[in-house]
Amino acid sequence: MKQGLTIGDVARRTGLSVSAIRFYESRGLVKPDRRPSGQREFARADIRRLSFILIAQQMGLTIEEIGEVLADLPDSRTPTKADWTRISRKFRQRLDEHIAMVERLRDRLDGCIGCGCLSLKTCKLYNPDDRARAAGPGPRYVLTGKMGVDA
Amino acid sequence: MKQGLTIGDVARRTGLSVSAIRFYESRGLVKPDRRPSGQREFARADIRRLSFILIAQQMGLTIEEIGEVLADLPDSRTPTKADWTRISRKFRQRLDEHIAMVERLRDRLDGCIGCGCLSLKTCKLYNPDDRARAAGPGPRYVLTGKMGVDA
DNA sequence: GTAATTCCTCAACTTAAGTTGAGGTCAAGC
DNA sequence: GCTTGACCTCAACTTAAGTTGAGGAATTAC
Repeated sequence: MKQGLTIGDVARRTGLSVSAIRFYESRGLVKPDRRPSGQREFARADIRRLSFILIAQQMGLTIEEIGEVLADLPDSRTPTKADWTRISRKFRQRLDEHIAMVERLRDRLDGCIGCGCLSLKTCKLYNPDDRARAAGPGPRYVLTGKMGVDA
Repeated sequence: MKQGLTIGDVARRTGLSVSAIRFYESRGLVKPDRRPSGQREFARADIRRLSFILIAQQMGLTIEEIGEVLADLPDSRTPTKADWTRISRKFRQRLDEHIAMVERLRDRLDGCIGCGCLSLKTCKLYNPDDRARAAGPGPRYVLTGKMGVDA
């Protein structure tokens, strides 16, 4: 029979919402076939592709970046062990850099706890080399991860 | 003379844009006086308040959370050394939690490098207890900090 | 054979943290 | 005395990663 999966099947198997899968298609991350009626028909390998998206998102990649990584796997083929290793190393590096950045921040904070200075000229916290400061509109990302302050 | 600062003065001294300062006012983070003409008149202490916002943002707090923290400093008074210490400890804790989360992620990734499994049932990366999965629209935050993949 | 699902497209909405611009007033310099 | 430049308000736009809903077709279930 090998009849390919409907978008609902894939949603159920990946835990993604149907609308998210359609959105990923619109961004070129998956390219399902179409039945004559127009309904999407996914291959088994697409489940992995979509699961990969979930993992990559945890690593902090944007959809666009994930698209580039997936495009890097020569055309739409399922990732092999070697591909995965290569990509994992890149992820590892990202995570390491991110951890290093946050640790620098923490160290600066430690050097400051209780000093009460808040002096614009001297406080290290005002001169962050890691500041996101991406100009322009839209939300700013620095740390994030919603940990709750219970102020 | 003690004539209070204009919004332009404050912008120059903090490095913030004028529009950002107005935005913070709209969110209740600063409450400048007004001259009869309607122009804002900031106090010297507002520079610290605004600089504090910059620091808190680096720690990953949202504007709303920063508002809560600032409100916690009994009414609009300039933070004392003790306040700053208390807040610093909270920040410290956030950073530690965040680092721990990212390290857990890295460890899971390390346990996986090169395994090529991508098997939905067994791969630890599919079962992340730290997943943001905040349902609803709007951007998702997990790691972020724009480190560049140069895919 | 019809009712209930599931699927389709496309447009509009959501959040966050601001920016940009229109249309108008105020202050400073010379 | 008037022309810049700084300031005011308010509405609309921006990005990211989707969600929600309208309006309509196809499948499945009974």
